Amino acid sequence: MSLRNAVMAALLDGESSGYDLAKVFDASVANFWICTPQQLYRELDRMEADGLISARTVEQERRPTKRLFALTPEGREELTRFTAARHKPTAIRDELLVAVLAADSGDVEAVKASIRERKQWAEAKVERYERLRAKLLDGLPEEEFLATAERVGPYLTLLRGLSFERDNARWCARSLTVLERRGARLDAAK
Amino acid sequence: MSLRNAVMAALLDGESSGYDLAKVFDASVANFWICTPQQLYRELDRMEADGLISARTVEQERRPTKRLFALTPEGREELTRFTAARHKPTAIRDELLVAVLAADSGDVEAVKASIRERKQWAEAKVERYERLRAKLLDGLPEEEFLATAERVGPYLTLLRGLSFERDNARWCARSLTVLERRGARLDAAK
DNA sequence: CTCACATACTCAACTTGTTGACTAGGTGGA
DNA sequence: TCCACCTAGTCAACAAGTTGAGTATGTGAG
Repeated sequence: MSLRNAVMAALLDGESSGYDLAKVFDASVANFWICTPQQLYRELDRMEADGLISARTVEQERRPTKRLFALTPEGREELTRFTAARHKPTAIRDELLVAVLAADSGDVEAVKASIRERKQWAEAKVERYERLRAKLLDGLPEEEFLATAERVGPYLTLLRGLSFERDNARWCARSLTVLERRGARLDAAK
Repeated sequence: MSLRNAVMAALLDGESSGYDLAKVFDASVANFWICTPQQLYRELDRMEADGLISARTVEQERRPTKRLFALTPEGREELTRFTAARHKPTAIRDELLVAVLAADSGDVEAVKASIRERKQWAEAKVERYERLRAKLLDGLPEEEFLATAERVGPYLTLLRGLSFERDNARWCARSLTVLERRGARLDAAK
């Protein structure tokens, strides 16, 4: 049920098409939630059926017709109810960690390569999030932004995504060092 | 398909019953993967059908009969193949973050309460992981352990879980400060 | 003596998330 | 002119995760 709420949270900024939502998700909500366009469209249909959002069809010139979705009062209520609910903690659920767990009796070189790849990916994400952060702050010092902005939710969740990826990159670096040192030791023992 | 591989990684330490695996999962793999017993038993059945693990029934006195599962050579191969594969990055996927994203137009007090609760939970996890870490190290300095231990996978994944929860707690603290300061400002404006 | 908790599972229904393919027109560059 | 990419979706099949309930016995605390 969380995708629903993530979509509604995204619609707080105003009406949007499914296609645009997919991009917004990719660009901002993706810090902590990801979904495919297919999932999004399916969910949007259901949400409309449940009266949480309303859709209007907009014909465009030179572009396919699109449907714009907006939060209904019921949707807004539902979202508020959701914010008031208790939320279960989650785990990381990362395949790479499963691979590292099994690395000792698996293909260590391949695991190291995966970690290196992930490290680069995480660092790229960090840079992207930093740019997004600068854009959100719009030149203001953080404290001033936080005191005056209409919404701080997007900023706070961005911070979480940012520190998550920083942490990922750090852990990757540390794990690589450990695995490389062991590799050297094992080679020396041969 | 990752649950399969997480189970196989857990079976690297030797034969185990479904019930025990559930506990092992809860205690160590849970740093980065969680699953319910039902999911586990279902997966074990499938894995046995696929020849990745073998089961033997053990009758016990004063206790229900149990089935012990062990990795087969095919399972070991499959696990090695998995470690050699590429792994997609994941996002956090945390309901609490969805709630924070929507907090500005939701029930801010309730969200703050949720963050406080989560902070405590994360801190408790950190303590638990620290204890687990001390147990794994068994009195050795980290570098010595890493150089001599048979497996470092469990230690490295534990580190990831540990820093994830530390990060969670830090973020919770920061978010609370921000939301409380805003609350004060908005009250003053009334 | 009862009640909670531990062991050791099983079944079923349901919701979410993933994967791959498909439609159909418009835009921009070599 | 062709090819790639952008807009704006849709459909179907399947895999994975969640929820709730049920079975049956044994142990230890109050």
